[in-house]
Amino acid sequence: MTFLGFQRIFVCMSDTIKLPEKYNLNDYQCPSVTVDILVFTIEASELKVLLIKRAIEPFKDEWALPGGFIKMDESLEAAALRELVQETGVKNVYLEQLYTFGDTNRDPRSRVITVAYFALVPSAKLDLKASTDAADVAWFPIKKLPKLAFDHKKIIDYAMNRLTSKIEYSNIVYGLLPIKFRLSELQKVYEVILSKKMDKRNFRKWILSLGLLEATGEKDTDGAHRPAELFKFKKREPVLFD
Amino acid sequence: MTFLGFQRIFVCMSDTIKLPEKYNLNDYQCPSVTVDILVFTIEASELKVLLIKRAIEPFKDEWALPGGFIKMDESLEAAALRELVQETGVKNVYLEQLYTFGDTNRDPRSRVITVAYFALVPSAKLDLKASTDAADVAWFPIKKLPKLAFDHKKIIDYAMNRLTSKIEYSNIVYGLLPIKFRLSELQKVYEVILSKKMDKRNFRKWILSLGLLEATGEKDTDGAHRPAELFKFKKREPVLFD
DNA sequence: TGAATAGTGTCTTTCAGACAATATGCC
DNA sequence: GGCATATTGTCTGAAAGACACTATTCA
Repeated sequence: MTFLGFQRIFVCMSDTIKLPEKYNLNDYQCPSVTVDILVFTIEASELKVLLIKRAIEPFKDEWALPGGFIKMDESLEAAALRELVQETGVKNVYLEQLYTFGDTNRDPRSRVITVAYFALVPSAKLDLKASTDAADVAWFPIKKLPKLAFDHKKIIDYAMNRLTSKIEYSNIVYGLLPIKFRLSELQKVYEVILSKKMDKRNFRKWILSLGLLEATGEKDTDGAHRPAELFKFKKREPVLFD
Repeated sequence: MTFLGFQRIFVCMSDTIKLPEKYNLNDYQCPSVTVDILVFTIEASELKVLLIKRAIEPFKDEWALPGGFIKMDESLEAAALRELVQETGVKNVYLEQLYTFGDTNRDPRSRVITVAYFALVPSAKLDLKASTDAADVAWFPIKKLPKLAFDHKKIIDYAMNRLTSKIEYSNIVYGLLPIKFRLSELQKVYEVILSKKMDKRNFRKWILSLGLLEATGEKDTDGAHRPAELFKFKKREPVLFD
């Protein structure tokens, strides 16, 4: 049996632990660990994900999820947040660990384990150009994805499963909306993510019965029609129900 | 912006990529990656988890989840399965990735990221003595846990959340039962995991309406009372519903 | 006054939960 | 016949789903 830590003195490099004399790099390789991040937003009635075009081999010129190596002194979540800020400049967004992908051959060069996170950002916060030095960063509709590098298609599929199920028993859609919003906007978010039309009356009955929203009293006028009341989430932090 | 892979040649050790001349271990450390596994079973009407007593520092003589380092040529799931077989000798059990814990200080010696998996094993399959060379391996009722090493208490709490919610919308309890079982046994599993008594008629109505079970036609006689019909899951693989 | 979106209520069906009596086999 | 567990159905309340008309503002 392998006790946790039993092999560690031989395998892991630590400041406080002496390596054996005959230490050899090839004998005691450890995998690289990256964080990949799926940034979702809703724009023009479509769910979109942020991709970057790779500048180097492998998969040069193909699109991939943004990501990078974790640093030794930052937590996984901190690494994900760092990537997120680098790519989008946004803070205070919904961020959740998705899954860890660790097949041995998922990177053709070496063993790379990636911890995938997904983030939900309101479309208003988008300002890619200002926050990144990369030319080839773009939003892709989830239904019109290009060919993707590595196993990133699989990761996106996994994220879509999580997202579509989780909006039905949590308030995480707050991450895709501004502070104040019309109920019709909220409904649109559900419709886009679930790819189905919903009945307005039933939707409003349902969402209001959850008690997560409160009316602000403000009205939003944006055209030649009756203005809508603006609502907001009581809590902009994860709440599960059901 | 950091492209995925951009730093890799400097950080990761690969057979095919040359390291820079001035390579220095401390500059380019990478974290260790372990797999920890939570093995759950139900025995004597209690939900129990398998723990091992640590033989070395840190946390010497404290209880911990079984786990170990991943090998460079095995997937995460393969590593979890390897640990599972080492500890319990069982195969063909339900196994699911739980979460990846990567706080910088979770191991006092060095940076260790752990990918936690949980397994569900039927109590009949238990045969610890025969399959392990460690004296200090034991099942602990989830409600009477000892002090735990590292952040393993947090990991167990996380697993309990997953387990209690997931049995309500999936068939994963098949992992805790033998092939054929009485409905009263199945109900007991739910009651133990959810820590609540259920109504027999409502439970049977619910579980049968899911269409996941089929009657085997066999009866099980185990005492001075009416024998029970034995049921089995149509599929012993994960099925989600709702 | 026409166009465009906001806002609202009823009916039906389905599902969850409370609740108790009979059936069968073994001793 | 006594004991222990197995098996079965009804009623009620809550929630989900189908469905259509009126309200308000601006051009």
